[in-house]
Amino acid sequence: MEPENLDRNFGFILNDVSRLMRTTFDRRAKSIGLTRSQWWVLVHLYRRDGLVQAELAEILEIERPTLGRLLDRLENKGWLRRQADPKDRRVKRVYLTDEVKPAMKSLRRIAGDLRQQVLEGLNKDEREQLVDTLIHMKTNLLNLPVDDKRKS
Amino acid sequence: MEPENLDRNFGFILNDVSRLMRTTFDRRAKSIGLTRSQWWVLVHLYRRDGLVQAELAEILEIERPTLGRLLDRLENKGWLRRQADPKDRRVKRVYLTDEVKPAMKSLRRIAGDLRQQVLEGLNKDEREQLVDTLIHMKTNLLNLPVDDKRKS
DNA sequence: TGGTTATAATAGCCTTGCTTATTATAAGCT
DNA sequence: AGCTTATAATAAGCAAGGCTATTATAACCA
Repeated sequence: MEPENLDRNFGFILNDVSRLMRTTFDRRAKSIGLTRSQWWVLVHLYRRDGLVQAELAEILEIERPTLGRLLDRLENKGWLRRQADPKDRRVKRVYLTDEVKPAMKSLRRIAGDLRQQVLEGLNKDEREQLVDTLIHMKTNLLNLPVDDKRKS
Repeated sequence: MEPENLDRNFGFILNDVSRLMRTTFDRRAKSIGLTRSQWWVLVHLYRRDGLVQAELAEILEIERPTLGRLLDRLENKGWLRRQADPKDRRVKRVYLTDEVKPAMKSLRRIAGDLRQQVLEGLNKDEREQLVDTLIHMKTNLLNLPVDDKRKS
């Protein structure tokens, strides 16, 4: 049994960094009236408008009910609208409204600034290595035996 | 303006890894009746029983109300009890019950297995580098100008 | 001593996750 | 055609974050 190095427990440090990034972003974007998760939805729709909810959830890698509520809030605030698909009446397609474009610019700025500040002091190699390692870890997680993931 | 490299956006990959680790852990620990966050509370109390809630929240780096509710659930399930401090009647100290020790063993096993699976394929250098980089990022985040953090 | 300020815990509200279950509709098969 | 199976969206419930406000009690100071 290893000596349980609490201070270098990568799982929790990772969790801390993730949480701090989210909360910092959300605080900075608060005046615009969007959270980071909501912004991330808009980013994807911005590239590909009119997606079906299920496709969008798949792309975002979140569960459909989670996306559903995100869209509820975004729709309430007027950032998008849901429109029934005439060909398949189970489906709703999601379209951005015109308010989105100007807001995107500010949000991209916020995201860029934060990225820069978080990575401050890390050189190019270290940044590349970080992303490579994270992707490696994510792949490991997604390839865990089925029992552990309940999807697929 | 950079080309917004969605696929290598470290912020969201980090978020994904963090989320996957949490959900995988929680799924594996479900039969014991504890979540990862709850386990993390117990880990710290295990090393230092009888902490005051505010101290514990500080150590865990979560807000006091967040900890409060975590403790509610843990107390309801019998993993700990809160006891008033006779010297300072504002304070409640938190003590683990006897059920905790046996459960800790299983949970440490779950944590160890997961750690091993997530880091599979990364050599010692890469692992060290990962932790160093994460600590660096966390430090950057904690040192952001006061406006961004609202604490301290 | 008495009034102000600080601190501990908690209630209440919001967001975002996951799960499970339900409803409506399509698709596929016999 | 009719039955079964699959899929899209959503409701409902739980957990864990944050933030703000409230209450009780200490601590401080004049």
